Amino acid sequence: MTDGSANAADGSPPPPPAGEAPGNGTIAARLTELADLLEIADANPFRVRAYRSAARTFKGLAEPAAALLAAGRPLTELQGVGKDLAANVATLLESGTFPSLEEARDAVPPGVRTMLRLPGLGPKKVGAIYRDLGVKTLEGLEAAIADGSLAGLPGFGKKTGEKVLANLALVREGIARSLLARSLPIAESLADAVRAAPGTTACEPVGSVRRRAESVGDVDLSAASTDPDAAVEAFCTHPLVAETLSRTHRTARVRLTVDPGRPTEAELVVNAPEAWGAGLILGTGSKTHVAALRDWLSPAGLTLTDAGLIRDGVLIDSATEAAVYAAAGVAFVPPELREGGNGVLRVADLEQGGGLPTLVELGDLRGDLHMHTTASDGAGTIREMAAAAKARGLKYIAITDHSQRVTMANGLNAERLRAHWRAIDAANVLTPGVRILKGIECDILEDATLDLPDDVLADADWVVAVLHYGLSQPRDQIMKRLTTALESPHVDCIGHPSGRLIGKRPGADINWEAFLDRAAATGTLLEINAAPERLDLSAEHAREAANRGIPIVINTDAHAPGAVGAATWGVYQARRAGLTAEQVANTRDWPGLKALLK
DNA sequence: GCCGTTTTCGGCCCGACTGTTTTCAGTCG
Repeated sequence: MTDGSANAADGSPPPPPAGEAPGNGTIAARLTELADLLEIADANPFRVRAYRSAARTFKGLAEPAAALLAAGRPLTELQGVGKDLAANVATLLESGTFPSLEEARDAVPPGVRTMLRLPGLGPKKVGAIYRDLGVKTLEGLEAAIADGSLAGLPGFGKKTGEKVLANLALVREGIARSLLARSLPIAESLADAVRAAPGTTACEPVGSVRRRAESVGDVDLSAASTDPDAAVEAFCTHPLVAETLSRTHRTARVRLTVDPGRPTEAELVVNAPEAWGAGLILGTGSKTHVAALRDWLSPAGLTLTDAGLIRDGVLIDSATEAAVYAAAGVAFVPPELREGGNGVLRVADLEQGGGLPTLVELGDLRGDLHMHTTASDGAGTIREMAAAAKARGLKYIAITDHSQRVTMANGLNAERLRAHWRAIDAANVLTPGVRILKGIECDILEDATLDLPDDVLADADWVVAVLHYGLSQPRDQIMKRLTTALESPHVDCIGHPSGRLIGKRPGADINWEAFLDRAAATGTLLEINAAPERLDLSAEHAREAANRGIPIVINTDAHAPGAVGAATWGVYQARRAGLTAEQVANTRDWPGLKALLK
């Protein structure tokens, strides 16, 4: 579900390529950032709410705000956007920021805002930590817990500190790394600049970006060029580069312009075109994978260096990755399977040679079975969502609005849901070419019951059951809740099973062995939720699920027409799990998928 | 800061849970 109070550093869409006006997602992220900063500074709560409300408006806008302005339509037409906000957004579109945001950023140290990522700490508590204790960093917060000063604040106690300490490591990593969805567009933009340099024959993002890891530290690029200096120069003068940290005739390391949630540093290595394949492999990693590959090359007397594949001091063909893998006598390994350390790829997989799976691709998907409309917290109508799906070539969608428990998202009770389904029936007639299924995202309540009665769920085409609340309950209760859902004859799928948010929230304490066994036994499908901050199931759990024969569904959880079918990040996750199209249920047509249900 | 007026201010999405309290503010979704 969306939430206007979400941290702007998380879940916000990728920033636009340099030189383009910020998109609606970026506008929403900036407004939310300002709301957070104002709330920490104890500003008028209704002013805060105004920014959050406007952020929601921009996030759900069908047309880019810049296009509205270009068409001469004032932004004050929009719900919750008055004179001041319209002026701020116009300035943001022109310059990338606006004065009141900069003032608020100056007034609150960056370390203070990062505290919002910690579960249990909201703007009020963070504001108190900053203003009453003068604590500005996570280190300072840790110290304040240790010396008891945090527990001395009104409204704070022992448990607050314990909860902070329990999540500190996760949040630290979340701050040091940025989501793939935030890093990949930046990496591509840098690569485009290098590709345009004279003498460059190829340039690709490498490292964790190319392996499509769920989060990325620094952005790494590899290039091939007959004029390495020109490639390095193009890289260092890119508009996103704030400062060159180091530079040689064929490498450079740079600091990127500051933006919350974005990677901070990038590195380029330029090789000769005849060593391009070797450079790509070394740059892509992972270390574990490269070590495994070297183990296979060394018996043949081959050494993998960034000057190419060498035997007895002589360069062997290493202009392509395929040539290097062929020299090692193993099958080409897709970058997503080179993660190594995560248990997805083992040396044994490499040794099997041609045994690597043909991974699922975005174009294989025929349906999207998790999305919202204006009936709950989505920004599009049923027909708008269906039209968007059709435009992306999908054959079927399930409308899965929230159930009644999710009050803030305007969740549906039985009566409203049945009315919504009648509207879906009507929309189906008006939208040929894409089948709209009557679905629901049904909450699994804290007491291990479902949020809607069986007779209602029985009439749905598709039920995705989820945990939203009480994620920090003890394992026994979490398992009891999941078991209820798995054993319900009406639940087709468990959505975002863990409830984790990458770098922000660990997710529920699940006994995965038992959960996956039960899902397999009951014939319940499991979701890879494609939202960049969720990617839930993880690659490891998706792999384990598929090994048990559980069909995986890749869903977008779209809250606006523009997001329907945008399953890119979920597909990367599935590929890292080694999944084939066969193992992903929504590569089938609807009758084919339906045959997999209980 | 926005909205909608009884046109110049007063009101502004919701409900449950948690941890802190001993009646409730803050957080979460």
